[in-house]
Amino acid sequence: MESHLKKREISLERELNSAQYQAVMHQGGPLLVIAGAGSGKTRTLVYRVARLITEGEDPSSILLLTFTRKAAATMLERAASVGGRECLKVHGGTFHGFCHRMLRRHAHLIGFPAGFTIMDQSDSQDLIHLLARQLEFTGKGKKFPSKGVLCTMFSKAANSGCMIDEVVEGFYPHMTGHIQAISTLFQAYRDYKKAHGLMDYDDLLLHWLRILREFPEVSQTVSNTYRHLMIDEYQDTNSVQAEMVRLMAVGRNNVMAVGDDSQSIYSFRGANFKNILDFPKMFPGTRIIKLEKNYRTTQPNLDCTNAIIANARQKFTKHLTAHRAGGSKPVLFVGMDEEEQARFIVQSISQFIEKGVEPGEIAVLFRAAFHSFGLETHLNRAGISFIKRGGMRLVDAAHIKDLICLLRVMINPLDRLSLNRVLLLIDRLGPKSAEKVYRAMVKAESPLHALSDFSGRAAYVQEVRDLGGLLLSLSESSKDLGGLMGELVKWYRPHLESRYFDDYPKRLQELEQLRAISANYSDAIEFLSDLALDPPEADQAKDESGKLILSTIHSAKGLEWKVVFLMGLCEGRFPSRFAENSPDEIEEERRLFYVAATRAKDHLYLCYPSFINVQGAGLMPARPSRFLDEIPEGLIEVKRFGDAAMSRRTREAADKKAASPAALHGKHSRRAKTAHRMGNEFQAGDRVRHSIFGKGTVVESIDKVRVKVLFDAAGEKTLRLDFTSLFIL
DNA sequence: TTTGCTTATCTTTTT
DNA sequence: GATAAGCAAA
Repeated sequence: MESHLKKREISLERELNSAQYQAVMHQGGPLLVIAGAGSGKTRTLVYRVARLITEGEDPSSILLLTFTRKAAATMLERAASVGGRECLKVHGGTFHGFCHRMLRRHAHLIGFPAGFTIMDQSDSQDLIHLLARQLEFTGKGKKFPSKGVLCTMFSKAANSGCMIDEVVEGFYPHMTGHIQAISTLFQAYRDYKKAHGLMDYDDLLLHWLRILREFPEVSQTVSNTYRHLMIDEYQDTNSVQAEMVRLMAVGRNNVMAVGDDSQSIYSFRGANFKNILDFPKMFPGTRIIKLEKNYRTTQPNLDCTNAIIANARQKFTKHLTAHRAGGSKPVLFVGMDEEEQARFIVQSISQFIEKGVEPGEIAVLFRAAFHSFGLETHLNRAGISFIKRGGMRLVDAAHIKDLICLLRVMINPLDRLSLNRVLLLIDRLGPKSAEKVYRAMVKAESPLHALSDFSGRAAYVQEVRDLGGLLLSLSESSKDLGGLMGELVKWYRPHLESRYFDDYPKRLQELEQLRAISANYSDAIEFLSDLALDPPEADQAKDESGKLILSTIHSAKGLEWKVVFLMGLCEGRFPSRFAENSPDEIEEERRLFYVAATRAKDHLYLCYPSFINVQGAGLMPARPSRFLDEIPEGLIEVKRFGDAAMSRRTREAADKKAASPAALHGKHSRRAKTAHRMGNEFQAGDRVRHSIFGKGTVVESIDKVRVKVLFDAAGEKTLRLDFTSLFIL
């Protein structure tokens, strides 16, 4: 170990450029490293850690923090690979994870039990929903914001330190009429959490901040324990995190922050890249170092990504130059539709693999998780296995939540939300009866006994008693967590089978997976916390290494691959149509595009489908993303499948259709639905008309939803009647 | 009081 | 096409 680090020390100067070297050798005090994409940000951070350890610093006095789980894992991994085993003793991870660990120890200071429960976002939403209902804010005719919107509002208020009415006025001006009700609900939500020992994601940060503020001895201890504080992806922090950093560095100001304002993509949850600007103000005497050399990619790719970010309205000026020579231009693939886009990507991936590129060195990135659904089926068909990151989490699935709520009720029978969910599983037991059961439990000395002795004449009573009996016996048994979960699954199974009769075997398998994970824990509360903070991936059982990666751009932050495909680069998808009305959000989408494009080391493919399937409206023409238009001609090479004439024609159709969007909504989708309800009544030889492809003749009716049609102008296409409309002439 | 049927609304990114 | 809310029937 000793020699490993010694060797490192000698070669530091050779392995790093002068800016990186200065940062690594920085002797303490506040340091801000502003760095472009691929400039070796994390590398610099990690080498500094290694250097400190070489010089005899205790690894456990170093705290490394960042925002996302993936970035945190990569950061710690790389630290270990550079600095050797000693670096594994470095403390760190996500801000949320760190706050959780601190709070477990100190929550009692602010009146929380050490075994407080962490709520994930859907828990928060459920609670808000329940309270809104109780306060009768929801109801017919009242255009009250949905629970999701409320949750975002509350989070924004918590993160920014603003009053809730300021948030509503500033971001949801159309809801100002409800401002009174929203404030009342916000207060009710906070009171409920306080009364029941619950913390949502924002509370983890806020409560820890409060402790740091109100108990100077705690912040003193923390700053004595962690003498070196380093934060990666500083542009993703919000004002709460910035303040937390300040308080944890108290007296020593030994903070290193690394970030890139051009890669700020989390402002939707309160992150503010101006934090970087304010860092020198917060820590007077900050030394600022810029890293402007790009090591990741080649000059042609860099020319393209520089052009993308050049249009950003606000940014620190950085002039990134490539360290690597050679390379080819990024390729723009213009596909007919998403099907063709998928075929192109699968084909290209196969070619790269044949040429000897490891599948794990290839990634496909997209704006939103559902954009890749089509590609996933194509990959499965081609026999290419992949790992998908981002999007729907396993713990969000209904059956998993059912089981989690069962466990929660066992630990805390008066957990009203979980109890409610569990009771509603029982046949002929609705909200009213659930309320009755809950009231009986609250009144009783022992809630679980009240449950197992519940009396009444209704049909559901016996099942309620059975559940109570089971929970009672389990809470007294000496079974380990895995065993307990097994028993819970046994109780849940009949409900699972009747509710999800079509796919319960798959769900049962996932429940077993969850049970297996739980078996690694001795403490149910720890297990539940981890599920909220570090949920297992849906296909965790599979071997992760060496596989093709499909990922949302957000989850790809900080990572790099030899070959990167960006798909769905059309208006409405990317930029997302939700961002269309806000210049600030368009700016964020642009930065997101920049982050995506800068993940490529060697080959970058930009894919644009001329037609996309839009839910409810069927196949729709799509214009290329405005970000593609912004890239100067000559910086990218354009490629098409099939004949160019066809593509041009569909392009024209797309432009024409896009000019009159009103015509696309309404009628067509209604007719499509009618066709779907009637089933597939098309027969070979039928003359039909399609809103986009024009007139054609039915070749074959494949099954209930698919028809193969030979269009006079557009050629043969297979259409899904549930996605598109087709009229018989 | 529960359940089944109809209608209206919305569809992102992460901790 | 999913989901939540509203309404009427069991």
